[in-house]
Amino acid sequence: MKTAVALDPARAAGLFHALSDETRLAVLDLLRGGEQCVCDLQDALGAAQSRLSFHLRVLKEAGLVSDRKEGRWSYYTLESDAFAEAHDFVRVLASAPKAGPRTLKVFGTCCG
Amino acid sequence: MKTAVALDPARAAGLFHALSDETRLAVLDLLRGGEQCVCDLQDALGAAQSRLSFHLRVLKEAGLVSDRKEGRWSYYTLESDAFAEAHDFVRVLASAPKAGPRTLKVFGTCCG
DNA sequence: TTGACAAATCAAAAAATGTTGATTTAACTT
DNA sequence: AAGTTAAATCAACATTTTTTGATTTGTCAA
Repeated sequence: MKTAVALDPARAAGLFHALSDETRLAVLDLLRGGEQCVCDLQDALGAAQSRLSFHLRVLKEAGLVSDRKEGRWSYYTLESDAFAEAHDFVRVLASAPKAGPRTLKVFGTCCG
Repeated sequence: MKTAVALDPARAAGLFHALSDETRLAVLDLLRGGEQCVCDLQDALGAAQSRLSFHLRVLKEAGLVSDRKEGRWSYYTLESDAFAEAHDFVRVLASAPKAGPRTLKVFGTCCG
């Protein structure tokens, strides 16, 4: 049985922010095929080195990827835990709130 | 059986962008309890009217919520389809790529 | 060693986002 | 009608992100 996800808004926003850029999504998509070095990603995306480096940093800080150094190369990999987390956040948002079968909600007079 | 999700990067980025702000997440969280008018959300969040309006627009343009007018009030509701979409995007990113049991990937000489 | 390369970091410029307060629109109330 | 209210829109500003090119750091090869 899955543990309920306490929605940490800052974490959720951070995770979604990392996912909210096309270049970063392209990187993640490439990494689905397995670990890649930065230079491979550069070739595949035709992105400037510092630009890619910037996006990799964002992804890494969000925990969506991790890196490994080997000689002069850096290899990046997907971190599936973070995706599970993102997955859960979405699921929670789309689900009815915790309390009971249906919290009685009165929509009578709006506002004051 | 679920249809495979063709990863439309622009759509995915747009969806995640809409989810990448704490105020918007708070709005969505409130809407989990069911339809709410803007003024209720304002009260609940202590956010300025124009600010809330801005965020509601972002959410609406991303398809995450829809609105309904009744008299002078606007009621907003979650649009579960968009959440399903977001859910799928995350799932796809976290999964191995389409081709075969394992696409042969040679990691020999990196770069040129 | 010197030179070349991979990748991170930095600073400046550019672009996109979010905030604020004021104005506008539309719908109700009196 | 005149006044009030809910909410959208707007313009100015502030803040955050992203891009670019240059520099730096570390590693390997000749």
